[in-house]
Amino acid sequence: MGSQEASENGRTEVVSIRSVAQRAGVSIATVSRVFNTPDMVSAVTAERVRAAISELNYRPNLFAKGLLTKRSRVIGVSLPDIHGEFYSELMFALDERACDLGYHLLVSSNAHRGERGPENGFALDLVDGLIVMLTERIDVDLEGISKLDHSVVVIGVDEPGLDVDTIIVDNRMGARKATQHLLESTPADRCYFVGALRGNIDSDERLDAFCEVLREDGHEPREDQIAQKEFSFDWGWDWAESMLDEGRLQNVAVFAANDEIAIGIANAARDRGIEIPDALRLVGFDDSRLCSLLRPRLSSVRMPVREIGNAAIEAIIRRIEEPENIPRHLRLATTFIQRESSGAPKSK
Amino acid sequence: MGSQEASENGRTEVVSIRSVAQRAGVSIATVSRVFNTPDMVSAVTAERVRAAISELNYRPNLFAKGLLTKRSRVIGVSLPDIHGEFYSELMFALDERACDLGYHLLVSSNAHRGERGPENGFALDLVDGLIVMLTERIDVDLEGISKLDHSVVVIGVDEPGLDVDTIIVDNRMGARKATQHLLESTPADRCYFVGALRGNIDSDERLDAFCEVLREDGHEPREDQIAQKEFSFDWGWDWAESMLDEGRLQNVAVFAANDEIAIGIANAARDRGIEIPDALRLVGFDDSRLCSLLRPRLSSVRMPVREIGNAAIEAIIRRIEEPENIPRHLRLATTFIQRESSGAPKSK
DNA sequence: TGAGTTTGTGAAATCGTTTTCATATGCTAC
DNA sequence: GTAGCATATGAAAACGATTTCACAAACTCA
Repeated sequence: MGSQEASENGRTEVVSIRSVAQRAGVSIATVSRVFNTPDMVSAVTAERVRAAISELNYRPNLFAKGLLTKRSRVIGVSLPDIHGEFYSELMFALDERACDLGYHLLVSSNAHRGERGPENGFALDLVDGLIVMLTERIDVDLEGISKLDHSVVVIGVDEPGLDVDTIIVDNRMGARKATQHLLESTPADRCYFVGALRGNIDSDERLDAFCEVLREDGHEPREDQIAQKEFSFDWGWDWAESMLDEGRLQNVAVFAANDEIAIGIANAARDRGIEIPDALRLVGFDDSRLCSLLRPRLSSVRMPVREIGNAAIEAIIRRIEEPENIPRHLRLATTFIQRESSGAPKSK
Repeated sequence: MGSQEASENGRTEVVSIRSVAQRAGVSIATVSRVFNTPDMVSAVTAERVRAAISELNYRPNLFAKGLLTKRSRVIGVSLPDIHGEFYSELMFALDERACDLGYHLLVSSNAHRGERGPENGFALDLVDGLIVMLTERIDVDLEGISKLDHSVVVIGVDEPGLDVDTIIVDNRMGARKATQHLLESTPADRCYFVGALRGNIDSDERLDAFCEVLREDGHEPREDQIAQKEFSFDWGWDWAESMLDEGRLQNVAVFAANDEIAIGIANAARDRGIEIPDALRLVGFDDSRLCSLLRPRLSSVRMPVREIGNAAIEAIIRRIEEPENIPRHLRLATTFIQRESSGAPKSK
């Protein structure tokens, strides 16, 4: 027996606002008011209506409601092809904040949609606003995004000319700290950067910060100090292997653009008897849970994932509920976390 | 200039099916038919209508549509408090399959909703069906679930009496294989199980399989061979520490109910100089990416995550589109994956 | 006591679709 | 040449809410 059905006069029918009105002996307008403007209806009437509502187990039809109000309290979330800890942590943060504020999340990964942008495929017309996260510069489709007649919040880029709220992470901050830390133990010409291909926003920014710090130290980074391919364990492993083959992975420091790359490097090094951190200082990025599970623990740079999620939800709701507000551009700091892989003393 | 707005006679208004009809010189019924029953409209008219549609950039209002059809092509997903790789992998699988079949995902974690079940808080009346994943036996709210007048698919439990589609994982299969494998190198009285508290469905099933195999080997498991607390790194660490303190972690085998516990044990053991797999054979569960990143690589049992996701989507859509179908109960196998931590030879 | 104001309620229009039913047109077949 | 039948289209009735407007009853205040 479904909760939204009542068998009356033998036939099963949907509980609508009409049924409630009839049962309570009022008009449908009054029932509606009990929900939306409770102080416009007298206490006794309201009570009678509420009784009818709970007896019939009535819940307003959201389609009808949306048709009129043009609101669904649903926020669309379009995520790039990210995985693991980061994905789930971000989703939890988004979900929790949205939940608190009475909204729901309609999620989709860009991954499957090929050439189609976030504006396509989406049940766009069901959502009140859209949170779009981007990681590749090439994904940035200014036109597509501004052509939407929706409230939009972009995570990951802050191109001038983007007339929407943006939330970005200050990769530079953490990356600079990490690099400076490596320089304490290692001369600049023995520091390496291993990241993803140029075009990936995060990797590029981390690289820029790395180079900047080396230059401030009076060293112009050589080409061979920089390697760019992808955010993967295998890439880290392969890079380390080729360095090892050339006998060049002794007494160096490596700043990997994410933890996976760093772990690949660490494993390759270990298998060839290179001691970390004695012969090789290593820092990753993301501060995934892996970092403290590994031995030696991996130094890394923490992304403020929860803060990103909270900020995104708050921003999109601000836009939805007061579209006249001008866009805000938020930048959140990253923080360097020192562990054993770059020379910190052991702990549990 | 928003895509869904057209400035006509100076005023900005929403593009509705009326605008299109007017522009194409047909009735709104015809426009509707171009979308829904294209072969009922003549080729020339259809072409004219399509032209108008794209000129005005018209998209049907989903609220109005839903009001009539009672369909949104949105599937609700309610997940327990799971994290990391498993969460994102499941979400990707769900999303991909849903996308392919023209559906969208409305996601929410149980986590924040406290006492309220999956039926609450949800924009329940917007979704065509609901996928609910459960991990704790106590979460199983038969009433709540069957009281919903929705199509429902449950992942994780298959209680008799649940009149909905269910998808479960055959923990036993993989757990048995893992235990049998441990018995090849270790006498049954030196095998240990470390899992989560009784009540967690998965942990319990893995434990049952473990005990079963020990009994088949002629050994009734002692109480001290079984430890239950939670699915965490710290619990694994603590358990191992106390075993070490008693000097009992030499030449034993441990079946951990998930990878995190196993890694906690491995780290504690390593720090005390216990060699894996020589002095301690270890198997985890979940086959998270961690397993092949660690040294020694961790033997584990693979959950068919993608298959679960695909099956859940297919099941829910089957229920949505043909509710008269009787519920199906699917059980998917787990597979044991042997790596170095339990004695396999090294590889990259 | 009557004019003016507040308060609570209902009738009816509206939102943008789908779908039923009726109708007009052009065929086929005798 | 007309009965019968597809085929293509339009008019109008839903769907289930919100909201405007009108109105009655109950108050205020002179």
